[in-house]
Amino acid sequence: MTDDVKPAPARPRRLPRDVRERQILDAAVQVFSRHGYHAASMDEISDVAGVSKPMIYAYLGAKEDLFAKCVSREAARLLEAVRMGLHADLPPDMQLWHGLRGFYQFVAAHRDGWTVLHRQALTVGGQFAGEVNDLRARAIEMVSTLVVTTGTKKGLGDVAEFSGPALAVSLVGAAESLADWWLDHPDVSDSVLASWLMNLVWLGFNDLVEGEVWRPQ
Amino acid sequence: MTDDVKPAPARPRRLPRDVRERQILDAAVQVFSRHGYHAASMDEISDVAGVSKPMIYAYLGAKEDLFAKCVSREAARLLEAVRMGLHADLPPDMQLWHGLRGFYQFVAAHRDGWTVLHRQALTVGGQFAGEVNDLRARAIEMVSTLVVTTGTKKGLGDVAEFSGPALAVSLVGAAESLADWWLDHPDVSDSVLASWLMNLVWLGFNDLVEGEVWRPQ
Amino acid sequence: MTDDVKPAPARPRRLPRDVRERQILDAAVQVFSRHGYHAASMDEISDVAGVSKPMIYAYLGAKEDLFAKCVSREAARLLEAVRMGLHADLPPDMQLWHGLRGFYQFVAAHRDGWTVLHRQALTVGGQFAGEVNDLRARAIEMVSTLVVTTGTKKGLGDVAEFSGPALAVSLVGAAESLADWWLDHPDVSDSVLASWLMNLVWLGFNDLVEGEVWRPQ
Amino acid sequence: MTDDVKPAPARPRRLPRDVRERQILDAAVQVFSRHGYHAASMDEISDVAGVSKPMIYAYLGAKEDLFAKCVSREAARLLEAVRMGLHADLPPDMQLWHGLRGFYQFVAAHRDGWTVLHRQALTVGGQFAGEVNDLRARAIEMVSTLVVTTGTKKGLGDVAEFSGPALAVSLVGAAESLADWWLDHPDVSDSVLASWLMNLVWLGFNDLVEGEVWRPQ
DNA sequence: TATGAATGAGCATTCATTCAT
DNA sequence: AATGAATGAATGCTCATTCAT
Repeated sequence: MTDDVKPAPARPRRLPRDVRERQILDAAVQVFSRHGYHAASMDEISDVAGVSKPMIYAYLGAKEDLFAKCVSREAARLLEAVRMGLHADLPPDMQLWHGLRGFYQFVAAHRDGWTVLHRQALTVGGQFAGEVNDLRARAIEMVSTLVVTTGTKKGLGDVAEFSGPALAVSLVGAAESLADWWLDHPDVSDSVLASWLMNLVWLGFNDLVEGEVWRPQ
Repeated sequence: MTDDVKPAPARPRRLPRDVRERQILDAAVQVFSRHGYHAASMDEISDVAGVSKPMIYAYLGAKEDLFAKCVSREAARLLEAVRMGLHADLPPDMQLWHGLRGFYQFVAAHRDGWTVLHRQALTVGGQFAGEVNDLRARAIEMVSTLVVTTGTKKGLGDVAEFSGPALAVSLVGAAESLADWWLDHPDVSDSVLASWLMNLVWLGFNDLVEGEVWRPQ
Repeated sequence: MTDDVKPAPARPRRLPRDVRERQILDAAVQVFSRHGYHAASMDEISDVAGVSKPMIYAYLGAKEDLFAKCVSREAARLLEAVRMGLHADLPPDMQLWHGLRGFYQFVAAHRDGWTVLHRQALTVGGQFAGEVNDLRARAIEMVSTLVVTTGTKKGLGDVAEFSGPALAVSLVGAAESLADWWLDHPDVSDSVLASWLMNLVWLGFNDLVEGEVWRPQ
Repeated sequence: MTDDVKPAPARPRRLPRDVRERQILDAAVQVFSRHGYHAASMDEISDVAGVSKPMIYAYLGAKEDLFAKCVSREAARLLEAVRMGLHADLPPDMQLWHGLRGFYQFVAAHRDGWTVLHRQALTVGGQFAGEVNDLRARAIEMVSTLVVTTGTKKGLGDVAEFSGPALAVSLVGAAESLADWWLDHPDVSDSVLASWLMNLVWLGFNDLVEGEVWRPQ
């Protein structure tokens, strides 16, 4: 019985569960990122994942669950990336600067994940927007805390011309917007991006014109 | 007992074409805003518009065309609102301030339109994102021009710590972000919003802490 | 009151009924011929006719009626064209020959009508096929009569090798087939076509090979 | 009381793909034959096939593809049936006779297929008519070759009174017409039909009247 | 563990037909 | 005599989801 021809095990079958789950999640993030929640089809996801549809249902549940899990995973990654830059023993501006760098590093490393969080999750009603909005709210609050403590220490109030929370919202929006812009201008480093934002927020246009500049550390 | 019950002409049938078109567009913007392009159904749009589906197809074409027309109309409105604030004979900061007020007035008057432009149009591949991105690009360029001319007049270059276009991108992002925040905090006037942004951008956090403030005029 | 500018009466409105009916029928034949009964749309017919849809319904009834009237008109025309060639006082072969010429003259003059009769009417179930089949049956019977009387006069029976009706059916089919072929080879005259068929039927391939030929008169 | 009622496996579910495909094609040919391409509905086809609509789309594609596949299958069958009768080593008349018999055997065995090819495929614009016309053209050319070679061997030219190709066209038309007639007169055998045509074409009406007859072999 | 086979339900789109003017 | 305005009813097609193996 010499016939030991094997059917080419190129793509190994019978993988352990967590490996399969990661494959599927990766594929799902990719497809959701490209088409959005509604236009993405389970068929395409299963194709990209190299797995049959029933497996997706068995491991990760229905489409909604799958999307939720994508959002959660990417949100956790983003949060982790930002957290790594925040050391409580640094001065507020340095915390902000490192946080921004962490954020841009996440965006660079997980474009699809970023798209899912920033573009797709918000357009689907209900819980998904909820999760992302929570994330956003946390980011805003972190910034707000940094900013407001600094401000109040020096006597800054919440007057018509200024609002701490509004500043935080603006900063987060500016950071996001710059992240999108970055996707089309990849030859800028994440620390340069963070510097621009710091200068904008900390010094403002006027001081920049005057020649003042903020620099890390 | 003259029973003067009239056949209730409540909703007049047989309206002229342009009136119907407006009705349909209004309904479409509303529905697209709520559910996004893919999840929106022509059935719901026709219900909301109080018109049968064939009319939609007869007057405004297929779903894609309909969405495109929504986007175009709202984009035109937004552009108009911003333009009304820009008078070439004003100093740059005042132009910016009035432009921002126009923007927030549009957002307040057309929440659904704003959602369609900001959230929904960008998630659908192709031409729609294209149109909105063009709009955004124009806004960014307008801001960029204002900012850069001011800057260069005073000798500001494009250095590592600062970039004119990036500043514009950030400002637009901040303005958008603040617009979203505003939807949940409607008790702030559009001029206050604009003032906050002006102070952030023109003076920066540092100057604000020092007690300096930008005020219109 | 000098303002006698008139709105250019290019296409005269307010035409008498029978003129409108002809316009509509002509358009209908054309459209049915191009697309077939089911794929033809009342919209296109009304466009081609230069008349609004309600007029079609008012003058000629629903789509089915309209198609029926097209079929009837063209069938009558065809019948008339063939009849003009049949003079009872001519010998059978000459009757056949003139009938064939009439048939081809109709086809040449009314391509669309011929298509409707030959191609479209037969694919729609029910009455339409009925009318055309009647027409066909009449043609076949006419031919059959010619042929059979000639045959029986000379003692020809209905044997296994031959059947009068079947011959007629074949001849009609051959004539139709040649009509279709003619549409792509328009540089042949109708009398040549008729001659070919006469030679085929009357003499047969074998005699032709032997050099015998049938000629009119 | 052993109650051996079984769950009735009457119609087995879960069939392999190729079996289902055949079922669907059979149903489609039947339905297209009855109503024509446009009037046939995918719903009815799926009903007749005993299969849900999505299976049709999954296995055979959209309506157009489905129709194309029906046409192709039946065309291939017809071609095969005719080819089986043509042996290059037979004399021309015998080849023709056997080819005709093959043709009529196909018509008898696949009435619906024949209708689809002869009636329905030609009324739908585009590729379908194309395929059937190709088939027809091949048949005509085959006949033409048989006839013309015989003719030229004996000195027959292409004169006004006769044309080889036109004869072929006529013969094919006659054969088709006779096939239709046969559907209403099923008590005639295919060899009798073929004989009639042979006598018509080979000998012609005149010789038949004179008592001459063509017989196979 | 893994999948081919199968479907209910929904959606975009079109069409014949009529009403009000 | 003539039409713009309007719709009920279908039809082609797709998708998320499950079953049987």
